Amino acid sequence: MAFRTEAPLARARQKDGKDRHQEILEAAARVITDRGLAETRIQDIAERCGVSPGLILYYFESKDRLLVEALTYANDKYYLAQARDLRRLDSARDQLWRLIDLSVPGLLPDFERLEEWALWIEIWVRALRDPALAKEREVLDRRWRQSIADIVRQGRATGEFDDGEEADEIGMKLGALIDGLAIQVLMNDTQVSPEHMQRMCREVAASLIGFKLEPATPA
Amino acid sequence: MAFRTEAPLARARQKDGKDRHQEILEAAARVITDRGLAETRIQDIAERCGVSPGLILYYFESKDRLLVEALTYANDKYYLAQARDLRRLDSARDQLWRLIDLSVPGLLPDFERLEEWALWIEIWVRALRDPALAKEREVLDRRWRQSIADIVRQGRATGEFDDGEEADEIGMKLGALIDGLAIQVLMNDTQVSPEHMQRMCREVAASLIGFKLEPATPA
DNA sequence: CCTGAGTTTGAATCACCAGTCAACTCCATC
DNA sequence: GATGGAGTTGACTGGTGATTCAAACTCAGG
Repeated sequence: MAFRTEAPLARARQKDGKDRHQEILEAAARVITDRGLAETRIQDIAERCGVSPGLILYYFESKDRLLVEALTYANDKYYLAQARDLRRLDSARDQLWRLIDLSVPGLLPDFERLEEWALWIEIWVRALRDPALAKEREVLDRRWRQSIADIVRQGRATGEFDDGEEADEIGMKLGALIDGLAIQVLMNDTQVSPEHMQRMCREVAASLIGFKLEPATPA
Repeated sequence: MAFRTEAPLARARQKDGKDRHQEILEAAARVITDRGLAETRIQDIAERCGVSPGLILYYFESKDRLLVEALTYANDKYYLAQARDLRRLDSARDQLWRLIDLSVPGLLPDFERLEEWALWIEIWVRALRDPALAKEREVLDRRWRQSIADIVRQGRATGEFDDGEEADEIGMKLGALIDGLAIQVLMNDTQVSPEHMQRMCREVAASLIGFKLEPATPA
């Protein structure tokens, strides 16, 4: 067997301008969010792509590998979209508020993030027993915390925020808070609405970084 | 016996003083923590109980029902053990510290909580697509937040804590923080050790409730 | 002892699904 | 206009595991 992972990309791309690998990964991610990792069958993924089941195994060594790759692929895509979005904003405070908004499942119509959080939970479950995925998860998670810490550092560099607790520490605390609350919101908990989560995240962020919340906060 | 028609419980209990339902539920919970919900087979559960696979289905309508019941059963058991443990302590602060310690996966040798947190993640995944379990989850989760809020209220009633933010609000924030950090610790994240999680939880708790941390904190 | 309801077994059934494979299509190249 | 290889198909295989079931077993009460 040749090294399919690297070789047929260029070839596949010729066909219709779309890479089959990517197409399958995206289809897989969508199926996983729809049916759950455990209920995802190769057949489902093939149907989403409009191809036959055999082709899926032609591009991926096994179902397991495909699923794991799809999980990290989708997560990566979401992360990059977020990073791009944040970069447009200058003020550290705006960036932080935007990051929070982007993290609240279902808050922004255009960035629901419902799927993303669902995928995170699937990653967690699987990472418990899959060392390779566990390693990936740590990288992804660290990057996510880092993006919070970076905003704090940037705000301090420009004098927008005062100095205080270690930025990485704040990243971990705020990141964990967001994770925990996002789970509740994702689960449709009647006591934790998206707006409520948003407010709590802002409050804790303000307290951690050490600034006062204005009565009227900009959207 | 009133329920003879529906409940074989009383009968089974005669045998060796142990209820078969419970025995199976406990075995199921252990298998789930060992192999993961998705990889749990009836055969495995039967083996743990030392009975034949057929018997499992004699006591439970289907594998699915059994698994869901096992998840909430085990969670309930852990919660009750925690509540019992906390009740022994008088000081609200001690209770809060103990609650945190009990929540950190792997911190206390006798209460590792590794399984419990693993079960939580399984519950979350499944609750995404199982409305019945989703409802159960909300009850369990609320109870857990409540136990934090209750400690805060108690501390205020006795004057141990000052008044401040709504206790339920604190319960949600601290609860979410613990959830989020516990995931990291459970995943063996190299940046979040059990001790680190413990420290961060204490810091945030102190800040939320509004008291100073002593330099040397009691175990 | 008998009897019968409750319990337990383990073999048989049944559906499902990952992964295989031989054949076919489509092009690019010669 | 042949050749060959990548891409694609869909029927097939093999294993697995939930669920069923008829038979066997247990034991409390008659």
